[in-house]
Amino acid sequence: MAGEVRQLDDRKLAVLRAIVQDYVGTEEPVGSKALVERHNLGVSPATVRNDMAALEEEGYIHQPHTSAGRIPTDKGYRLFVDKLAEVKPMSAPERRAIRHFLDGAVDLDDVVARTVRLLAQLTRQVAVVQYPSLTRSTVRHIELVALAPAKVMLVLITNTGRVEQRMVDCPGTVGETVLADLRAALNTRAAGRRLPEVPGLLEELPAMFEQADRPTVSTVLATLFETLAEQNEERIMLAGTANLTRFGHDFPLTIQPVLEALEEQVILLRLLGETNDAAMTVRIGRENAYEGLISTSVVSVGYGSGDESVAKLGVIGPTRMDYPGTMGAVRAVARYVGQILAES
Amino acid sequence: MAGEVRQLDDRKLAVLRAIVQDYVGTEEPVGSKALVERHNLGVSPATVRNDMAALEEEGYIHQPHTSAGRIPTDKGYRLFVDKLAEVKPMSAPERRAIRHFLDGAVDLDDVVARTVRLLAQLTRQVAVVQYPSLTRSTVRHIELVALAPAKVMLVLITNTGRVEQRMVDCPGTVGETVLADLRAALNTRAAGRRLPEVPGLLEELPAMFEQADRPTVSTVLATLFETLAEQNEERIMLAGTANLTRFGHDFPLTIQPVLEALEEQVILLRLLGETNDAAMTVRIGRENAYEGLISTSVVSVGYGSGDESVAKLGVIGPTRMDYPGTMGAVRAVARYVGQILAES
DNA sequence: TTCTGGCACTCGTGTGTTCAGAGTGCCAAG
DNA sequence: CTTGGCACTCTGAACACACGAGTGCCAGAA
Repeated sequence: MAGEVRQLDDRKLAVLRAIVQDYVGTEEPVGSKALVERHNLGVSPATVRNDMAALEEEGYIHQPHTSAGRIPTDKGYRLFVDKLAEVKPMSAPERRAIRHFLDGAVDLDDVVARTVRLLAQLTRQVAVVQYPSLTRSTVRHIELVALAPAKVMLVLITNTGRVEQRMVDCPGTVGETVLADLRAALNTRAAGRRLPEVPGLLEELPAMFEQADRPTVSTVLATLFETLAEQNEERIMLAGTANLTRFGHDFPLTIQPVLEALEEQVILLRLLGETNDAAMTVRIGRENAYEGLISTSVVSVGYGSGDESVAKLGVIGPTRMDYPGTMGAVRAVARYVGQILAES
Repeated sequence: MAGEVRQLDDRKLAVLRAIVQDYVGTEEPVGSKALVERHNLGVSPATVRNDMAALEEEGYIHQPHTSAGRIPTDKGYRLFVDKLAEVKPMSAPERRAIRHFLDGAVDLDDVVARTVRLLAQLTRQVAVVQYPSLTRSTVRHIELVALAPAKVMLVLITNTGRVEQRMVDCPGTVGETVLADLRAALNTRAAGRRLPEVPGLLEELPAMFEQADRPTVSTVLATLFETLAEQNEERIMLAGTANLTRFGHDFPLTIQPVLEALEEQVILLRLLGETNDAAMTVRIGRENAYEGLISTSVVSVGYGSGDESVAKLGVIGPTRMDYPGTMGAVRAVARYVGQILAES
């Protein structure tokens, strides 16, 4: 008896899988007859129809109108991704191509730029790559440059190669020796430390300088802390928006809301922010919080130079997307970017 | 007789102007009757028809099909822009809003980001802003930072606030005093100079150092020259692509080729590169070299911190655009960005 | 029970036709 | 040179209609 039930369920799942695959391929609602023709489920269309009715009853598929085929719902895609799909690994030549393409990068900007283009090409969708985040990275070096008697430039270099600079207007003239002392003190304490730790390590620093220099030291420190804390400076790079036009049919009205969402860095950051660090995250249709993206799916994953993730990257496409292929590409690219970052 | 001819021509021009204005407004081919109704040219539709026939004969307007109204050709828009249109100045509240919006910027990135968003909103089209170019700007400061015994970071700061950094792998260990001497020498010679001049000013620099240090000096100089010369590092920021969808009708097939063109920094740079520094440039339809943009027009102008232009900005939209309004917005924004840059 | 073939029914899509309206070109008269 | 009149053209909307893909249901077979 249990065996019977399982058997039934298995076939329903097979039907759902077949529907998703066909619909992704043909872009048209898929009917019972076409299904039995293309996949060799060993049953008749009538049987499949019964299964389809059950699947529809449970909300996995849906009919645009009577006498049309079925299309998967968000819930259907979700089940497909969770239970029915296997991430499709990249082929050896593809992996070589990825490696080769990323190896040519000369600096961090270039790595990110190449990654995002590669991902867009590979998946033929919209790709998003977040710059390695300041929060997770460590200080490689802090530099102070006197540009004018009371004007100092502060440069922060992280282990991921990211460079942030800020102008500091000091309360008074800054002596070269004070600057040198401060520079040395900063680097001794902060180098190699994670960015969020740094403020704590520099607390008694002003006390080490002469009374007269303390305002300057404090001002510089304040700017440094600001730079460290500035989460909103997180940057994102985008590519492949033109690919959206390939999916005219998939967007109920127009692609406009999607394009609008893609222009809002804040939205993209939040989108990637919802990614689990380790595992790949797939957000399907209405699972996305943002209204403009309810007919898209987002596949994202963290990447990092070592074993832990310093930033995230992903792909945005219509809910009707090739999930196994997209997930494979995203995973592979994330892995290789991680390697590249670790090497540099 | 000559007076007669001029009279005729004036009316034809008026008709063309009216056609352009109406078509831009209504998005539909405009016929003789509607024309006399909306504009008070003191003549009958029949007369206007004759003029239209003449205008069509000369290639300024064009009929989609018999028994349809006329629409301007690229040549017609060209004439309109050159002879018939006056740049529409921004209103006082608009100018205040621009000023206010740009004043909040905290650094160069922010200035560019705000500018491009502002321009996109103001014109409701796609806006492009080029970062102040390295070529035209001057050196404010050059900094050298030892990161490891044989690894030096080179930082170049320009008067426009732009910062470029490069890692330099030196042939051997670099002494701190050599680095200090080199830093001093570089800044003495290069500070305040235009970037392209700099290499010429540093030619005999290696000769001033001890034999042992010359390889290091040369390596650093080589990297510096590379950075200076790297035209292709010119960056561009884009906003308002979602506005393209408002013009579905204006793009023969899809907006895809336009989106593709917009993703190619190289193409955008070339596009802006064709701008005259001083005057505003308008490229209409097929005047654009790039195939993907033949149904768009580009309005661009240089902007700069002083009296001369250090970079360019512009707007891309359908050929059917409000030229006077767009040109007014572009000019106003360019002017204010210039002021902001001059102040900082 | 579960599957299957048959059958009636639904409904979107594509096609053909018609019709009104907008717009034109031309011509003869003012 | 301008104008009113007129015949002509062409698009786009509205409508009818047939086709076909697809469904749901039911009775009978495994």
